Amino acid sequence: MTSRVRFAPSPTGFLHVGSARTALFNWLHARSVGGTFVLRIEDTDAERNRSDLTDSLLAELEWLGLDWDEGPYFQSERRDRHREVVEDLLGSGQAYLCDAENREVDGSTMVDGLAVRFRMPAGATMAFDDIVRGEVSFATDDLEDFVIWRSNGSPMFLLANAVDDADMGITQAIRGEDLLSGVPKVLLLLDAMGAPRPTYAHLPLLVNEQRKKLSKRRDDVSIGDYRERGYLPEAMVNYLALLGWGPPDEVEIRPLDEIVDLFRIQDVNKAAAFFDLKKLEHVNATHLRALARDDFIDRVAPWVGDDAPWPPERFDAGLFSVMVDLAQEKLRTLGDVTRFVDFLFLEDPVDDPESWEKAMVKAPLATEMLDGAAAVLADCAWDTASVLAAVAEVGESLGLKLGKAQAPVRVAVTGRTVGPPLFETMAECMERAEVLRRIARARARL
RNA sequence: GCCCCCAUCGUCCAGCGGCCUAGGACGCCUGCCUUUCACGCAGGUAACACGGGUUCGAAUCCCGUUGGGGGUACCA
Repeated sequence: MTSRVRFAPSPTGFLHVGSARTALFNWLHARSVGGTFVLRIEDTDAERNRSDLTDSLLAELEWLGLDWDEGPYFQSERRDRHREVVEDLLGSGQAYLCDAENREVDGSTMVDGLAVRFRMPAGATMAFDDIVRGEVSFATDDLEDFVIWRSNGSPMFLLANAVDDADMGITQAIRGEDLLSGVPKVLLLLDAMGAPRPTYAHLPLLVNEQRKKLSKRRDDVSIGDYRERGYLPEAMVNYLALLGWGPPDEVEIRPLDEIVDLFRIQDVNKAAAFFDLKKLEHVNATHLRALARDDFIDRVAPWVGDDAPWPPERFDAGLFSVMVDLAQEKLRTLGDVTRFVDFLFLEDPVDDPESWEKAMVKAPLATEMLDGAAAVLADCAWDTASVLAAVAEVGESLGLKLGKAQAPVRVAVTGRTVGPPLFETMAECMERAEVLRRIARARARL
């Protein structure tokens, strides 16, 4: 039998990294076994049934490259079918009507204003074989009757979920561990409907440093936010694949198609995984460096465009292209590009307080260094070698090695201790007068 | 409270009874390179939660303890 999996998010207006990981694992499984990846939007809730909430969800999935074969189906459009199943359950006595105080009300047909509750059988054990967790079982005696149809005339999640999985022929339900305890109820529903059970695979949760499930209140969980900060989709998806799974050859950073070849759902492990931003940055930086030069230029374009922190008219594509290779080598995210080159396009460099403290306040001889540099740079030849020699000479006369000597000049000119090679940048990208002006400006602040 | 799940370096992953004096990656530290940072290279730091079994032999199997997490809605 060919495998059919689904990603069934509830639309909240954005794609959560935990959801993205679930979508990815479903997609990986489908692609690796040649199955079908179905997308279904679980919007039984009236508040969630809004197209603007699903649009961004779909856009982020596309950005990640997780294409679906069927759907999106909308649960809200299947209400009649859900109602039909509830009617059947009510008719067969497996469910009953109940009022707002949870009191059972006689009747075997649905009544407006009354909810429908599923009758929990006594003394039964609901057991199933989870692909990642193995045998899991629940005693029905620990469970209570549960609402499957709201008094406002809408189906509850568990009911809609069970009916849709059955109707859509889902063979594997791959999802987060937070849904594990809902399984016995879904199984009961499926059994009552006479529908086959899918096999389940409950993925370990993604947690924060407190080892709590990632939450949108506390944690940075929006895929869109990562996209906006300049993470590449291939890096995002690569990193996510590493949470709960690892390639057999221990090569962690690699293209998605290789992961598809290596991925096996039964290899997923059970323990919760910490979403480690440091590692994500490393994965991203590695993918960034691997990009072809032109591709890199295309990808950073949005960050140096209209939203950049400098006046658009001051941007100089020619100057920027001189910096491109250096930037690609050093950036961890695309968004870091502005900090790397902003001094070229801003009237005055941003004055990074930490850099100022380190290179100007705490460093000895900073004023002497600036004065000396101002003097020699005023009339040396304006090329890299000459500029370097000039600054080095001033440093030597003060007993400073080049590394120390260039620091105050770097901060005066670029605003930061970190940046591109200084002398090349000054000689090739900046006017002598501007360099001198910035040194004087810094000197005045000391 | 009750139910369920989980437990190898700080973190992620490998290990599925002997190859383990436990491997890789991120992080951190040291050195080299060096015009800062980064990259690269060479090293280093650091873990099988605890207690019982089973077995000739356990990180690997079983039980318990402890710790952590999830669930427990007319949310999904």
